Amino acid sequence: MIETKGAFMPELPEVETVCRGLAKKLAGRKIKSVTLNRSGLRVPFPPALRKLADVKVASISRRAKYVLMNLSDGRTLILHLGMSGRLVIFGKEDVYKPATHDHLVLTMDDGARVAMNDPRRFGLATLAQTDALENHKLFRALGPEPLGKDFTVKYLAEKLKGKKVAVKPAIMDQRIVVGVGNIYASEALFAAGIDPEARAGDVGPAALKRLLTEIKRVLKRAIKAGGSSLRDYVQTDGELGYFQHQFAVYDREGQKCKGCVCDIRKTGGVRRIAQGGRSTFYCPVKQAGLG
DNA sequence: AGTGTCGCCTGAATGC
DNA sequence: TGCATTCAGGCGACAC
Repeated sequence: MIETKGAFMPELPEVETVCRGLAKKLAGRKIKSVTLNRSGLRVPFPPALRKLADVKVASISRRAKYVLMNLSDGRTLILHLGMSGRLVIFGKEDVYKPATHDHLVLTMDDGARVAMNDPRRFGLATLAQTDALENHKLFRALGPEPLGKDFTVKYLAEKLKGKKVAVKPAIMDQRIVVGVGNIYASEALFAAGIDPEARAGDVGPAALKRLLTEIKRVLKRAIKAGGSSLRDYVQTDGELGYFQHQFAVYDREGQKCKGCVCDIRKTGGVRRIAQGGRSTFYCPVKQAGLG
């Protein structure tokens, strides 16, 4: 069984890790049936989802924080985990025990199951034609992948030019770049030494270059660690791999920023502010300006 | 169009 | 102990 930890905020690295787990277990297998335990999540389940049966999972991919199960009939099952969503994979040897908030369950032809569990129900599951995904309502306005070759300093500079909005909400804007959520936005700005409240348009080229580098770096590092809060139970021999990324500033109000040169006795530690209703964590010394 | 705020939703943590 | 309140945030809706 592969599952994710309780306090789980699926950002891009976590979704990437989930996709890799799914690919390993499901690619080439056939979905035998779909069980829906409610009428929908953030959006209603389409009627076609209930009828999904006897179709092969051709491949698994990811766009932004969406899990894409590309099916052999030309359609894609689109899953989004929202705030609290998890995909729990039960291998063919496992016994599936229905859990509270299992809203959608895929049963595979070999008996394996995938349960989508989402207490807060901010997630989403829907179907679309694979070849029309780019123009799908969910995808057409999305910016480039942060780890892709289109996410360059030149691109970012053009996108942020003249913007009055603070740089932190700007890099969390899906239209500018996808997959940078609240955790990694704070972490990348800290690593780049940029004040999260600086106007996006005021961040100079050198600082932007560092910001871009650090966005890529923190995401890659988290993917390498298997997602910041994913645990992988290999049920046969009980081997447990448990990854817990240590954040430098996120959720560390009043504590020492990890790896920072500042003096906590003078700063009082990591500072926390609200931007657009979301918590931002930063170092008042390292991130005193535009870098 | 750009920008800012709100609400969806439940469970964990906290307050009295 | 137990009930009420607060907080967490991805993302769409909405107002200005």
